Amino acid sequence: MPAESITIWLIEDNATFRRAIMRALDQEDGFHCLGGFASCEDALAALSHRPPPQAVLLDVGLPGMSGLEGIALLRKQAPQAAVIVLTVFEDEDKIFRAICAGAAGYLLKTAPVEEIARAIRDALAGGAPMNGRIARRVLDMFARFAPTRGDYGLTPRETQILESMVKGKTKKEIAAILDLSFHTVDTHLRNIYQKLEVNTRTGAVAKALKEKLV
Amino acid sequence: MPAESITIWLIEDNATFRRAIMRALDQEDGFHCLGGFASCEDALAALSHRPPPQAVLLDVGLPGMSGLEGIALLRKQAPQAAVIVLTVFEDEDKIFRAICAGAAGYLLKTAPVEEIARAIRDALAGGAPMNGRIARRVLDMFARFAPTRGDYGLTPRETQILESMVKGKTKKEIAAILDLSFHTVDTHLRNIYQKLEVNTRTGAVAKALKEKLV
DNA sequence: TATGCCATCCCGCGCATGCGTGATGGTGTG
DNA sequence: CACACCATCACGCATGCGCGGGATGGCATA
Repeated sequence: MPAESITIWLIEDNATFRRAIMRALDQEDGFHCLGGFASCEDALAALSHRPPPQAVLLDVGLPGMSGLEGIALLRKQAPQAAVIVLTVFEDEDKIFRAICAGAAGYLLKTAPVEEIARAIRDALAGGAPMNGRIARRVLDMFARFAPTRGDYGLTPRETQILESMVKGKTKKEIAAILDLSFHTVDTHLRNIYQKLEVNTRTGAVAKALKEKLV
Repeated sequence: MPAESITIWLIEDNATFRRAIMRALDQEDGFHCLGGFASCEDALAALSHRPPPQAVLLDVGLPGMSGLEGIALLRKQAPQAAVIVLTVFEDEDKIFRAICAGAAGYLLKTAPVEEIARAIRDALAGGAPMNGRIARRVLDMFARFAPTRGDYGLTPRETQILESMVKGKTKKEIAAILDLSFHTVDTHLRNIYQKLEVNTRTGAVAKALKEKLV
C-alpha cells in the first residue's frame, strides 16, 4: 500500500451495508479500508494486535456496547484515530453525547460515498465534517447553553456571596471569609433571594449554576 | 431581479475589501448583493426602511458597536436573515460568543469567494457553514463542556430525590411529592451526601448541576 | 441460607436557615 | 437637599436541616 493512502476501519452491524461501503471506499483514490467490524467490541479487540487506523467510521445504534461508549473507548485506545460517526439518528441528545465522547465528525447514513470520502479527508486535515443540518443543530445547542446569562442586577457584594454559597459555605463561614458580620451576610442573602426570585439557598445555587451567573 | 435570486448584505469596514466582495458575489449566479455597510449601526438603521436580506455577511472586529452585539441585534430585527460571520479571528471566545449570539455560520476572511457563495447557499438551506478548523474548535469546546458526567452510583430513588432537591424543594415537600415519609427522604438524602462526598444540600445541588448528573 | 443492597420508616438533638423588623452611614442623581 | 441604593449591623422566632442512633421487608447473588 502506498505511503500516502489513508487507513480506515468501519464498524457497522449490517454486513451488506458494511461490505458495500468498504468496497466503495476502497475504490476511492488514496483510501484503504483495512477493517470491517460488526461491533465496537470487535474493533477494540483488534486494536490490541493491529495497528490503529487513521480514521474510524462508526455506526451508532449497534447491538451490544452502545456506540456512544464505543467512541470514548476507541478514542482512549487510539487517540490519533479520527472517529467519524455514521448514523440515522438526528436527535440532539445522541449528537451531543457523540461529540462529548470525542467524535471528529457526524454524518448521516444517507450520505453518498463521495461525501464520506470528503469527510474523512476533512477530518484528517483537522476539520470536523458534519452534515449541514447536524452542524446547525450543534450551533443551536450551543446557543442554548449560554444565552440565559440573565441579569438580575446583583451587586458585586451579592455576587461575591453567591459565589461562596455555590461553594457550599454556610452564612457563618461566608461571614468569616469576607470578614463581615453574620447579620450582614444574612441581609445580602435575603436580597439575593429576592432578586433571583427564590427563597432557599438551594434554589439560589441552582439558579446561579444554571444561568451561569457565577 | 429574478425571484430565485438570493439577497445579501455585507457589513465590513474596509471599503476596498467590501466593494471587492460585493462585486464578486454579485457576479455569482443567483446572488444579489443589495447592501454594503461600514458598520452594524448603518445596517441596523437601514433595516427600518428597507426589506431585510436573506443573508448578512458580517465582519466582526468592526469599529463602533462590537460585531458580537451586532449579531444579536440583527437577529432580533431580522430573524429570518442568516447571519454569517466573516472574520480573521480564530480564538475560542470570539467563536463561542458569535455562535451564542445566533450566527448561522463562521468563515475565515481568507476564504475564496466560491466558498463564501457555497456557505450562503448552505446557510439558507438550513445548514451551518463553518470553516473546517472552526468546526473542530466548536466540537472541542463542546466536548469540554460535559466531560465530567461522573457516576456516583446513585440509585433511581436517590436520583429522583436529587432532582427534586435541585428544584429547590424541602425534604417535607419532596416527601409529599414522592408520597414518602419525611424520614425516608431524610435517609436517602444522607446516602446521597455520602455518595457525592458532600454534607449539605447546597453542595449536593452544586455537584449535581456541575456534573450534569440530573 | 446468608449476605449484601435498596427502599422504606422512626426519634431526638443541636445548629443553621428564612424572615419580620428594625438601624446607620456612604455615594451618586435628580 | 431629598431620594434611592448599597453595604453594614442587630434581635428573635419558627422552621428546616444534618446527623447520631435505630428498624423492617424485598430482592438479588453467592
